[in-house]
Amino acid sequence: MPYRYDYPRPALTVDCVVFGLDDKDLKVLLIERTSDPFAGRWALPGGFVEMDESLDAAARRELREEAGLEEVFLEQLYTFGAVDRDPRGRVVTVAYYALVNTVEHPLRAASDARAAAWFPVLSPPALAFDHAEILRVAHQRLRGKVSYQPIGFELLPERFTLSQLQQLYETILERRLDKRNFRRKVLSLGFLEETAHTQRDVSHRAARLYRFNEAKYRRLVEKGFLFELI
Amino acid sequence: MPYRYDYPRPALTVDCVVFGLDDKDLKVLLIERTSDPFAGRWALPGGFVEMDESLDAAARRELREEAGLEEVFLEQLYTFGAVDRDPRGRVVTVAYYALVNTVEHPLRAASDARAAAWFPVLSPPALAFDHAEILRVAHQRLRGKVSYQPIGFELLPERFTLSQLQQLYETILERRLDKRNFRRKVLSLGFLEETAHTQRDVSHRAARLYRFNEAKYRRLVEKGFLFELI
DNA sequence: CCAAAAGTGTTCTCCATACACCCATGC
DNA sequence: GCATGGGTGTATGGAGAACACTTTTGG
Repeated sequence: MPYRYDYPRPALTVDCVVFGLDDKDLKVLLIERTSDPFAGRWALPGGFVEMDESLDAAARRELREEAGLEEVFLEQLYTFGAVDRDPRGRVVTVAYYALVNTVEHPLRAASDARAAAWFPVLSPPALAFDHAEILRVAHQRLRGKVSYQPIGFELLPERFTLSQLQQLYETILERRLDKRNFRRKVLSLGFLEETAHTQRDVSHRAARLYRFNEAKYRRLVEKGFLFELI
Repeated sequence: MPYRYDYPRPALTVDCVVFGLDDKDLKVLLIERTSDPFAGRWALPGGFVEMDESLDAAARRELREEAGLEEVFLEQLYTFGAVDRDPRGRVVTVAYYALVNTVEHPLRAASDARAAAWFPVLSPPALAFDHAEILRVAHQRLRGKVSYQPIGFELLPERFTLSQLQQLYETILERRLDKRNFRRKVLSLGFLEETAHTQRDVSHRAARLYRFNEAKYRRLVEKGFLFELI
């Protein structure tokens, strides 16, 4: 391939679809745009890739700068490069999706005071650019991936009840699951561990709290164990 | 996000991992580099994204220009953006993978007479840049995807025997499959159709030829049918 | 004592797996 | 007639799905 430092280059950005769980709804984090194009509309957090940072680093930096989020689950989603996706010129964006548990990672206002807020994934406001399409692809990926990789735990606090976990799957997969079958299945996988704790301050029998044991999971994967949950 | 047309931008390329089936081996298409860096080494076909073409279009153009391949199965794989992946400067590449059946899509020499050739995926030569890593990720994606999406057919001629199909799966998954179970399963899925033809010029009983019926497959998918093969 | 969610077993059906022999064809 | 792959059926075990009641706790 010829090498052409003098040729025009597309601009390169990253955009992040941040999923969070709020009560029983799956939410996405959006930032309000303050300037044109699409001033006043909501958009995915994101921005330009610097010359000396990797794509992953750029995505993490944007999450930190725009929402105060650090050390969250983050994975590359897809790269969107339609010629006309930005009215100002050629901009290619590498989209990521992130999973955060909203309890242990509360939002911090963006440094430049732009609004950041959670919106229902199933009924988001009108979005800037092609961000509705990016959100759609991210949601589809999450639904597809949650059944065969233990990423759902990223949306929950460190300790959670089996009912919380079941509700999470019911929300993401958009269907009801059988309580007994769900518990038997998820416990049989062997990477959840009971903690000594139970729920507090609930006006009914307190449920046992469980924890995802990443080390156990890794060991199972290394042994060739492929799990499928639901 | 601020908009900065005057800031330095990474260069943007596409690279294609082209898989083909040759006898019973899975092969990858490589191009010999003629200039530095990595002159003389083999590399994935690829090149710069033009300002007025989408990423998919750039990948298809490179396949056409560098190998004479048209109308093949092509899907985006992952975007590689490590800061030091190209010794000449910052270059981000959007990797694609393609599946071609080498019978109906013979290679054509690249327009600029650079060598193009097929190499075993399991024992490729030393590759330029981070292309070994890209190949690894593509191979992993192919292995993972072939069991739950009917993409394997792209590697076969339009009409194929069930034994050819089984060999393909055995090659990609790197394990032996039971003939009776494989045939029962794949036929039960309902998107293969018998043709009136059989094999020719074989010194044993001629096998029936089948064809993948994409329309049938689409109808099944729309009905919510999720297939899993093996 | 009442409301609310936690927790728990069994049955049935279906699908994946394991397995071996006869058939058609070319040479 | 022999070598080569083509083509076929059955039995078994395990996992997913359906299904309802008792227990614990707070108010």
